[in-house]
Order: sequence, then structure tokens, then C-alpha cells
Amino acid sequence: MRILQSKSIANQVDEILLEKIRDGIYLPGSRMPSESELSDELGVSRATVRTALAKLAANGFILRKQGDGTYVNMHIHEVSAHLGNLWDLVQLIEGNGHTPSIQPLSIEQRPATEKEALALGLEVGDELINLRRLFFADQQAVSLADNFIPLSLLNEPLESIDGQLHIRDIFHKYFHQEIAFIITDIRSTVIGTEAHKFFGGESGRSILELHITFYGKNNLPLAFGINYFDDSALRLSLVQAWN
Amino acid sequence: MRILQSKSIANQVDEILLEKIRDGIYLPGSRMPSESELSDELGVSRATVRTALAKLAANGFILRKQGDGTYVNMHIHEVSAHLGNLWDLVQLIEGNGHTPSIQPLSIEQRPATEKEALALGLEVGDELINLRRLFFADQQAVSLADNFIPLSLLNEPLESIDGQLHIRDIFHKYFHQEIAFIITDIRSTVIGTEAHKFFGGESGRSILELHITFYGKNNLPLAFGINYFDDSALRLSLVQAWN
DNA sequence: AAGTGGTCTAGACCACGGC
DNA sequence: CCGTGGTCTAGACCACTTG
Repeated sequence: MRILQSKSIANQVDEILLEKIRDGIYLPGSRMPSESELSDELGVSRATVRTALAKLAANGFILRKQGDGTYVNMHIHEVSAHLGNLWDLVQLIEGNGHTPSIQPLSIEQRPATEKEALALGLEVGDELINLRRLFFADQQAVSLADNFIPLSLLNEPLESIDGQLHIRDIFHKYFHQEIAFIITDIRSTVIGTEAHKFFGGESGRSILELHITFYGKNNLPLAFGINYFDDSALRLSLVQAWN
Repeated sequence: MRILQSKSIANQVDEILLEKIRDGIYLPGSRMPSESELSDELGVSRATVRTALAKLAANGFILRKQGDGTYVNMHIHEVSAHLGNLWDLVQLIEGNGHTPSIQPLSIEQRPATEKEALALGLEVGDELINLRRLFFADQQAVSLADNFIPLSLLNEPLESIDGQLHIRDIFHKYFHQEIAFIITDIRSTVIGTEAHKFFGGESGRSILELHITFYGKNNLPLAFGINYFDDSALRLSLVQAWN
């Protein structure tokens, strides 16, 4: 296996192993090669192999038993989200076995309300960008996402923003900001008239409401988002490793 | 009879640093000592310090900036749950600033329905234990939790189970099983009559419904649980580090 | 007893940011 | 430039499970 320089060796090992799990070379429930064998086979140190295995274990792909071996988790296919991407609707839709697509509804500029200013550390009335998008699983609308970003972070004209991009890439490309961490508030709500127009179904039913705040490396909020999420159409199912 | 296993050095370092963050010795937003300084100060290798710092970073307590330093996250107080304990109601209630208590409602033995048998890998009609509990934040009921465990795993009389214990400890003490990983399904639902009796509030409102499956190291399900969760009384707010 | 994963060390070099 | 965190190595010993 050829090692390139761009990504870290540990991440490449991680990807190699994950691919072998996904391709069924390492079968669900079966024992994987030992750390020493992987170390020899891939030509890297055991510590590097362990870094990769630790990431796979944290995401629930493998189980490690001291004195025994490392086993492929049999239940990974029942999972649609992992710890690192609870907020990632595109991966969530793919994890449910559907084809994702994004329809930008509007990109507007307007002054912040009190609530928005508080969440973003702005003054009331400071200008912000409101990006409103609809996420589809195959042809079914499953999520309505509103994102609010301070206008002061943007260096380019508002019109140049491609509303189809991943929020991570929007930050990278147009705002030159990296996301350091995310705080998500998970709530339940009765479906509103607008969401009901998009999602359909019964009118009094309940849906999930995710409040997401994105923070940069400087500890300051980059953006705030509200996602309405039709949990009857899309399962939000995540795996957590114990310890 | 029980040997006290000393925790790993890395975990001890983790606890020391977390305590200093909680006690305000390392202030929110401020820069922590460098890895080398911590390594010297604590008398451990830099690799061990890094293991501890990695755990703190994964749980969102600190931010690490290459070429600069390690900073304490300013927003940890806004968070009620961390990635490792989304399912832990006791910690969740404490994270919201309330005092948790548990009221066992019933511990029964009965045959599994088709749905329960499927979730637990049993045959329909196999006996299981149904543990039903109510969780309080201060004096307010906030969660109704139903847990289903195969009777075959239990070596002791049903009556000996202490319904006030943490589910982790129940497994450890009465079933001699360790939890390896957990799959959680997060859904939204209109409050049912029974939950409404406990939680109060409007009758048509929505609450969160968490379906939790606990798995052991052997990759087989240990237990299945349904948690009804009053998200108007308790915030489910979690932090995720970005990679 | 042999082999596995778990922990820890000491040292090296790199990439990046601030001064 | 220097100090920071990021990566990787080689080796050692321990704790545990299995045959």
C-alpha cells in the first residue's frame, strides 16, 4: 500500500482499514489482523496503527478486546450518524441509504434580531447573512435549514455564494474560517406551517429541531443555525463507544 | 475481594487538568501551559500528556492551535452532555444544573413481544426483565425510561435488583456484563397520556423519544431501552470537536 | 505459555504562528 | 527566529484471554 505525504500516515491507515471493512475484506464480527501484523504489513510503527484503530473504535466501527483481538462491529449498518458528524445532513441522508441534494431557497442580508445577536456575539441591528436551504433525500424534503452568519466575516459579494455547498466548505471558501467545534441543542417541536408545506404528512405531528452553533479556533461563534428535521422520513441513529 | 485498579497515568492527568479547568485555575479563554511544561511539571512523558489533552479536546473542553498553544474553551458551561454520555440521564440532569434522583416504578418479568425479541436477538416469548423508572431534576419529572433485558443474563433473583442504580452499574453488578458500545435512535413524538401524567404541561406538545440499544464486547445486544425525555424541562445540548 | 491489546517512555523531526 | 502543537518511531513492560 502506497503512502502519500498529504494526509497523516495515521489517517491514511484509518482510511485503508475502513475501506477494507466497507468492502467486506474484514467481515462484520470477524477478527482483524493484530496490531503487530498491521504494523508490519503497512510498514508503519505500532503506535501509528494504534492511532488509526483508536479512531475507528471511537466511531464504533471496531471492538477491541485486550488479550484477544480486534473485531469488526456487526451493527455498523444500522447507524446513520457518527459522533463527528451529527450535524452533517448530507452524510446523514447517505447513511439512511438515500441520495442527498440541496435546494437553496434564499440568501439574504438583514439586521440581526436580539436572539440572533446574542447567539453570534453581535449587537442588535448588525448585519448578517441568512442562508435558507432545503435538503432532500431522493425526492423527499427531509430538512429545512436556516443559517445565520455575521456579514462582517465575508470578503466577497453575497451573490457569489454557492448555496449547494457543504457548510464547512462555505466557511472555508468564502469566509476563510475553520470550524473548531460545534454545540448542538436537540429539541422536539410540533411541525410549523412552513415546514409542513415542504415535508407533508399529518399537520399536528412532531419533528426534531436542532440548534447548531459553529465556533472557530478563536473560541468565537462563526454561525448559528436552526435545522428542522423530519425524523419520520430520516432516522437519526448514532453509535457511541463506551470508554 | 475487589482489587482497586489504579487508573492509567493519562487518565489521572486528564482528571487533574479537568479539575484545574473546573476550579478556574485555568480560566476560560486563557492559554494553558505547553505540553512540555505539563510534561515536566507532572513528571510524565509528553506522549502521555498528549493522550490526556486529546481526550479533553474531543470532549470540547480545550482548543488546540498548532504553533500557538492550548486554550480553555469559553463555552463549556453552555453544554449539558458530552459525546460519551448522551444516554446518561443522571449526568444530563446535573449538566443542566439540577439535582438528579431516580424513582423505580416497576421491575417485572414477562415474555418478549416480537419487536423486543428482534431488538435483543431473542425468540418471541423468551422471558425478559422490564425495568421502568422515572428520572427527576430537582422535584420535576423529566424522563420516563423503560429498559428491557433478557432474563437469561441474570444469575440472581429479580427482587435483588436495586432500581436506583445507574444502568452501567446494574449490568456490572447483577449481570456481570460490560457495555462496549451503544446505538441511540433520536426521535420526536407527541407526548403520550402516561408521560403527560408524569411530566405535566400542555397535552398536545412534543417530547423527545430515545431508543437505546446497549451492546456487549461480544457484539451482541445486552439491553434495549426507550426513554421519553421532556426537552422543555431539560436541555439536551452537546459539544462536538471538529477534526 | 503465547499472543493480544493497553500503557508509557525518550527522542526525533515537521508545520505552523507570533514576535 | 523560537516555541508551539502535530506526527512518528522503536522499544519496553503490563494486563488480559485463550489454548
